[in-house]
Amino acid sequence: MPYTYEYPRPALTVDCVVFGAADDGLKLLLIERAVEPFKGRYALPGGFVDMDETTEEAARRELEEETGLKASFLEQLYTFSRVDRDPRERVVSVAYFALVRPSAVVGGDDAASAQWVDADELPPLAFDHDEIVRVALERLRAKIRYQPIGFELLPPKFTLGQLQRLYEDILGRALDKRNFRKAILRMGVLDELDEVEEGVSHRPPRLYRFNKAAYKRLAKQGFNFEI
Amino acid sequence: MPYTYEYPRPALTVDCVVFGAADDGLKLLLIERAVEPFKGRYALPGGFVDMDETTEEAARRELEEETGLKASFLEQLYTFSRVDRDPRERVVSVAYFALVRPSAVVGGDDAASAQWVDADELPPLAFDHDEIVRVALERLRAKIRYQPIGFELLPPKFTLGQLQRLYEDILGRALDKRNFRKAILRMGVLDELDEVEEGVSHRPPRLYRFNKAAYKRLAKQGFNFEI
DNA sequence: CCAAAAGTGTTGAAACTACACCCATGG
DNA sequence: CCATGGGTGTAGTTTCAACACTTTTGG
Repeated sequence: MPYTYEYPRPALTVDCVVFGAADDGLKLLLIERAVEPFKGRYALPGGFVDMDETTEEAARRELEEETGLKASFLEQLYTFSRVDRDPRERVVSVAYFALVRPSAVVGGDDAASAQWVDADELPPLAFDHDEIVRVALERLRAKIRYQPIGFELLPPKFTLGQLQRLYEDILGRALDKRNFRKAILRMGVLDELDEVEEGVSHRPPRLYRFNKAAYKRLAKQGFNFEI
Repeated sequence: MPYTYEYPRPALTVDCVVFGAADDGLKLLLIERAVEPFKGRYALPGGFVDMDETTEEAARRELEEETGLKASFLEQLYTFSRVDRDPRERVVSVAYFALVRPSAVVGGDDAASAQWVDADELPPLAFDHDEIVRVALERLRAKIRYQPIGFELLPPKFTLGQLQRLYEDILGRALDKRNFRKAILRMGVLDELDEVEEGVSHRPPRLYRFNKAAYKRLAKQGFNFEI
């Protein structure tokens, strides 16, 4: 027991709320707990913050250790500090909000117990993780309307139909196809490719790519992405 | 040295970025440090999180202990965790963002060393507090456009001129008087009072009051406050 | 030829921008 | 009567919401 302090200290952890998009909707990455407390329940991936890393570094490290995934987008969500949020001892947790591309979603789990679960049919979670997920979903719904983060959930080349379905899944309501297209194309942050998606049993949709450089240029001029 | 742990733990603190509005612009509340490190420099009010309080409770407690102020608005800003942000030891700090009304701004400081400083002429601050303030100003500028937090900086009864000057101070640009009035009155969250401000050497301006209940009702219906 | 999703244009209503003048008070 | 900020209306432009039909492919 080598570490002693003059005053007691809360333990400090990170938790990751990781969203992915699949054909059948928005998914959340969860771990099934193997030990008490909350043995058998699902929980967010996460763990303790080391002394030589920032909380963001801890979040990326834990995410990779527990699930094998690298987030294409990761930002701090909120710090949760309810005194009784962990029944064992005082633990303050910095939650992170992450998005991963679908190539990471499909395929067997590197970490045996990590699973993708439908974001709109979540089981009860361990600790205060229900609340953390609720806050993360709020953030996702708010943020997708004014920041181009939807593209972090799609493959590099995508159709406007895929993009619209993603927005509809996240916002939980239908969007007008014509107005959605007009709005998103007007912004000038999508490159129209000379390619279509093959092998569909209807008119093949054109593929687009998000132009990050164009977006950054516009953003610097005060332009506002907004759906 | 009674508190021992199996693994080392960062210390956990809170810092408060407190904004107030005065006649001559936006102010930030700072403390002059009496001890090393950064002795003599200005710093944000803050301190250690106790084991039996949330970080928000700690922020309110520290703010009152160090400055005598109660925030009319307080929300979590961001958690800062750079490994070297405190030269003495590893300290992770949860920063809070607070607004106080002008009655709290004027008058002698309860805490001798607390001072209001112009938000646009800040001296260099201790630790990473420059960065924390930068993030807080960004948040304030973004948030005032889509949340009715400006009223937390004004007295309960205010004129539209005061409100507009506040918005101009925070956003750093002039706003068209007619358009500003139309926009803010159209929302229907201000009560027009049967009172005017007396004692001014020009046409006496009408007083208004923010109607929180009306705002909440509208917000529940999906209405968006936006300037 | 049928099903399925892709793709496109218009119109009326609302909001946004820019702009100039009169009003009520104190000094 | 002057200075000061308060207070208002309008016209042109842009954006928004709502809506229906044609196109291209696979089966």
